[in-house]
Amino acid sequence: MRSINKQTLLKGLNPQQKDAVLRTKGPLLVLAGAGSGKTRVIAYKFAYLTSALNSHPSSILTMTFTNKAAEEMRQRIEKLINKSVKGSWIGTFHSMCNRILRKDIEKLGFKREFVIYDEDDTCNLIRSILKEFRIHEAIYKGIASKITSLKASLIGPKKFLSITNNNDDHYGFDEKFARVYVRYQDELKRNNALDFDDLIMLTVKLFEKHPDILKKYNNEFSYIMIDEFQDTNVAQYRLSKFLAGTRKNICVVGDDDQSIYRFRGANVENILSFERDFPKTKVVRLEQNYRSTQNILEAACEIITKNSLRKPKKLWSERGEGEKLFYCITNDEREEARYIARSIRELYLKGRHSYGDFSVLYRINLQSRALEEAMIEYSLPYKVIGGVSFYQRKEIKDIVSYLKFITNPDDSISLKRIINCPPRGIGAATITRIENEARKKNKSLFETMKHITHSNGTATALKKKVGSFVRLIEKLMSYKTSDIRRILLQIIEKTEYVKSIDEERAENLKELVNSVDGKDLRVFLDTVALYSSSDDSHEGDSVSLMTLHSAKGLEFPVVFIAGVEDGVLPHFHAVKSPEELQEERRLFYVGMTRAQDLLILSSARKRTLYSLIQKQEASRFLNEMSPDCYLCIERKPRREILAAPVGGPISLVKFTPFITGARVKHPKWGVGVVRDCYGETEDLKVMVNFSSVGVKRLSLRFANLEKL
DNA sequence: CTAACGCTCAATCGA
DNA sequence: TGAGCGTTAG
Repeated sequence: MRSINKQTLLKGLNPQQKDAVLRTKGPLLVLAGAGSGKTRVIAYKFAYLTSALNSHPSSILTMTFTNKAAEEMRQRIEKLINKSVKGSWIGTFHSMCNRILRKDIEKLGFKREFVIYDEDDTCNLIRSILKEFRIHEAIYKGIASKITSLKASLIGPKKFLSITNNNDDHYGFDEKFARVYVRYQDELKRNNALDFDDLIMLTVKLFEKHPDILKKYNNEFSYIMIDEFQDTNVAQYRLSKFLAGTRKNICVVGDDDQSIYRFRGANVENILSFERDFPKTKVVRLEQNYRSTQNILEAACEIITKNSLRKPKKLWSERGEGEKLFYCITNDEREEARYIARSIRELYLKGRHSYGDFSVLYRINLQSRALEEAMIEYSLPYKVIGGVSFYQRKEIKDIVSYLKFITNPDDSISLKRIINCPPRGIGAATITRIENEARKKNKSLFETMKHITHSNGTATALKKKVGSFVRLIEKLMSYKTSDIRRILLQIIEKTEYVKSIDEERAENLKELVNSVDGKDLRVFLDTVALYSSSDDSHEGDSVSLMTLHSAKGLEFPVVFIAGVEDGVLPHFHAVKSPEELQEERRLFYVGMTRAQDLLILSSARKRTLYSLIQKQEASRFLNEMSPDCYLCIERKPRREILAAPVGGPISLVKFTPFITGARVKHPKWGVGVVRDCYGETEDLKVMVNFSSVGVKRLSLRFANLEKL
């Protein structure tokens, strides 16, 4: 095995990156612009700490936001130090907290077998509470998001009550909400369940109430690193401070311009107040961008500088000027999608790109539909990253709920999900009856059901149905210690679930069974719960379609941003508040800075949104860019192919009359295949491979080419 | 109780 | 556009 020495390790870094890597003692804030190699810094720092300073990998805590980022980080590190870092603390905030809580959560009154509720589960819980309280059920989403933001700010129900009680103005709704919040948290505990935000909040609580446990971790971690620090919320920041301990060997890396998770409680101010909270913080700025051409970078910077409240920075790139941006105005989303698909096909056929080099970014998920259709129409292999994930499918969630329930019989939300799925004659009325009974006796739903099967007072029909369900579950519970594949197969078999679904869904279940690799049920359930759809791999050579949010941290040679329109980007929900508008601008900035070589923006004059055909205006952000940043291509209404210059000459492949790969006929040389098509509109050149004479370059104006 | 039907309503971003 | 709901017949 090759051990790396300090010199070779540092060789691959620029002076600022080197600075950041070498500063191992005390707090460090790395302000890393887009594409400036921040992941690189973290990976190298990890390598430096372990190889040069002989720290043990498990003494370094590295936290990221997504599983994918964590996985990439791990791979980079392993490649650098040439050994496995399995079992070390590299992971997401949520998974690290889960790991901590699994050990000690009993001290907070939860059982160690707690399950993690996803958004679906929490919404179901909230709805059932609202129903019980006779509050209009439709507001459950608002309640959910309010609870999320409170927990993100470390305000649990108790604290919330004390705040609202001291505030005379807030009766009415707030008091009602407080009751719901209290009840919600109470129910979670009864169900032995945690929501996503609890994972963080309760870990903080654990450290607050049990300094001895914190101390244990403080001893364990001699260094902590946090990626995407601009996206931390108050709770995560507090957690970081706890973990930094007294040594304060904490390195946070982030870019305030890329903070795009405000709605999830992210607090850009964390990055701005870090220096205040950690005196003697060393600040390192990474301003050299290694990703994009100057043109792209300048355009992006022009836009982001319109934001106030940001740390000033000047990104620069040694890469050449590169192509200008393209901006294409189309008539509607279908035309836009086809324009994008055609551009991809033509660029691909030129041979310099693989499909994986392209990504199409958009603001809202529903834009993916038109884009997908165009991808199919043009036979382009594509992959939608994010969106409804595999684990959110009904059939998958149902079966996973059986698993969850087997491990944790207190989980009444999962129980309610599976109790009549597949249908076994236990409907809403019966469930309500059992629920009432359970509440009266202060027992769990399942215990109550067991009780019903043994008692005499109940109707025999009901007893029979409930009884056979209880026996089914008990049977399944007996497999608890087998490996998951076996448990899954048993669940599917014993419940006869497949009988109630169609072929496609049955296929998905097969896929679920096949995807299981580990043996441990707990690990499997945690993985599923903490899985996010943007963790999907980009494997295989295909065009990536995803939201701007999912694109963070990624890069592509060619990037399309679709729907650069007011109301879409910025989203109409955001235009009212200046803060949110700034966030939209950052989102646009994040998207633009994903591009390495080519950046193509597009908008539609009209777009069907929520089944309404809306007239759309170009995004206000476009006016913030100087017009010579980009070439504008306008598709005129009612014309087949039209290329009317608005901002300058046009040279994007798409608008050339001859598509690469097309068959053409020349009066003299006969039939040939177009290899390339380039140049300005007034003087387009084509490269054609004729079977008679080989490759010829022709000027379109003079060559009398006929399309075949 | 189930299943099928038609109606209403909501639809940003996501761990 | 579709998910979720109430209504209806079986």
